[in-house]
Amino acid sequence: MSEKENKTSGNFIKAIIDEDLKSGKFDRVHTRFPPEPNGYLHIGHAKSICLNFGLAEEYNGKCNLRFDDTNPLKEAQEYIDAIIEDVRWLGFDWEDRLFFASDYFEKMYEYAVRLIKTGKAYVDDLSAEQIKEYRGTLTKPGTESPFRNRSVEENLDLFERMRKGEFADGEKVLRAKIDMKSGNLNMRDPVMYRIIHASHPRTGDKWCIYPMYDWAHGLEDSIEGITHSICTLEFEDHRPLYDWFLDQLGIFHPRQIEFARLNLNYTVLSKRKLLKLVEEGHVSGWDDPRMPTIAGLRRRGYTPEAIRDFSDRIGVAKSNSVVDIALLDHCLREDLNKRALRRMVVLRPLKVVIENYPEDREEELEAENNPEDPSMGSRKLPFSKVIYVERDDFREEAPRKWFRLAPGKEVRLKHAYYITCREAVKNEQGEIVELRCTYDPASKGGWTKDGRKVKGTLHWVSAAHAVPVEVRLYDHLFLKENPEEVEEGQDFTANINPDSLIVLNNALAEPDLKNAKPGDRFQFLRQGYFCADLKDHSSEHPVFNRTVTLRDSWAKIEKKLQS
RNA sequence: UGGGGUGUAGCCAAGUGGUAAGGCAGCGGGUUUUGGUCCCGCCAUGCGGGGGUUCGAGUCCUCCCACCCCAGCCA
Repeated sequence: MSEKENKTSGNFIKAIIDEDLKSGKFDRVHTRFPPEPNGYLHIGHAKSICLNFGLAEEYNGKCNLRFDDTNPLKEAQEYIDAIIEDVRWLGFDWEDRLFFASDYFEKMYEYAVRLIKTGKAYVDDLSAEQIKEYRGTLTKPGTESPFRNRSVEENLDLFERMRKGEFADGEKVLRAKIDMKSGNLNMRDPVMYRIIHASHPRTGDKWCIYPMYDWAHGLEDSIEGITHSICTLEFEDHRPLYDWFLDQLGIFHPRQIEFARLNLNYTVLSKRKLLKLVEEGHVSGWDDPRMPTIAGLRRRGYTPEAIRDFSDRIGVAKSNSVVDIALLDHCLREDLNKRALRRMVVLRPLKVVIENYPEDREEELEAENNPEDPSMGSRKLPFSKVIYVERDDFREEAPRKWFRLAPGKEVRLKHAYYITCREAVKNEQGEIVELRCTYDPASKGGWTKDGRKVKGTLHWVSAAHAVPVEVRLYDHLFLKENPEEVEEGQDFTANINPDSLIVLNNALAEPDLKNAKPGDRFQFLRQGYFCADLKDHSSEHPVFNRTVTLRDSWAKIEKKLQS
């Protein structure tokens, strides 16, 4: 971890930990990140990962990576592999502490037997629908099951037979005997085990009864010696149950702490919705660069450092909030600005012929790789009579404050020469197909001794040396800050931004970009940060994804000018 | 009179009785061979609202209001 990660000022979790350390409740800090392997990790999980591993690091403690694999119907090895890759990519290390809830199934079974023996758990024959009816409602107390008072011997026998597979799915469950009248529905005799005859990614067909979250999670934490079990707000109501199980068993008792999950504007962050985007083909997959998944962000070109910095800056609290995605953009730009090589790529080329430049002449110009960091060196840039500039950098009629190309206007070609636009050549349709310019030979390198003011600086590529590349311009996946804001009968997919991906097939890059490798990041001068695609990029067919644009103050000025 | 939470600027968020940190966004200015970066300045007499305690309240008491979560054999 880099030294820049000095966490934000205090937060309530640190306050609790400090208190626990001071009071002697715990003499160490041990956290865990406990994903269920039923989907891909997203930026919201990153917040939790950074929190848990960050706390461990800060308090010289440990943090485990533990899969909460208690439901074989939804979980898969594919997800386990992807999650491990993602957490590692984010830069965290769990050393030899990679655990699985399924490794504790036997132990959990023994604990359940203990609860049965003390009369705190019973086998119930009620169907799922009946259990629901007996549970009562938010305002109406529940009713006790007729099977609630079976003898310990009968419960022991039935539970063993459940394990042996003598019953079908749904035929029986093991329930905790707590309080059917509790105002907290979680305490109305919660189900501890259900029967699922399904193969588990890790335990195969060894088990046909699987523990429920509430029963399993505290045990997992306890077995691993977790001191602070951090989860999201919706589990606040479950804490009394978490505590109850541990207290009944009299085993090591971690402290559960709940915090508010991350929400980001212009995006959705729920496994269900992300899955829908994938399944309905709105995106190309879990790692589509528009997805807020770790895999998607990685492919888009985000850095682990930027994501960690973002996690630190958003803070940790208990109030539901929606973080502005502009903060994520900011963290990214700040990181990339320091480390990305500068390169010139013309996205929408417009041909420029420099009339007074010799036909067969070619020059090599020196260009710095990163003005923020001279140690990153420089490269050579070929220059010749015919070049390409950005179409957007020319206007036939220049608006006020325009310091780019227009008839009669002089601009600087970055690292090269000053050129002045003499004429715009059009085709029969009236479209501009070429610019005729002249250059000032005395301006080599992009400056003159006379101190003449040339405000506009353009990026360009030499026509004879340019490398054709594909550029994918990504933007927010959703048009609205809150994608859920839809008309009657619609869902969030109605707010998908049709321009969230624009593919440019005619972009031209400076020669050096031939050497780019998948995953390499660059700043394309005056455009933004780009990353060679992890999957589709090759030297034969270079593909660059736009990670994030540069801030564009001209866009703001122009907007103001128009109003 | 079901239970559990949360309300500090446009968005996050510190603050633990002594007179409202910080970041993002925004606005204004400077530097600049990227309209980038960087630098400087501005941006809550105010902490959901009303009462109260106190020399002093975002912090304590009290009443009220708003919003979020819970009725899976999901996590």
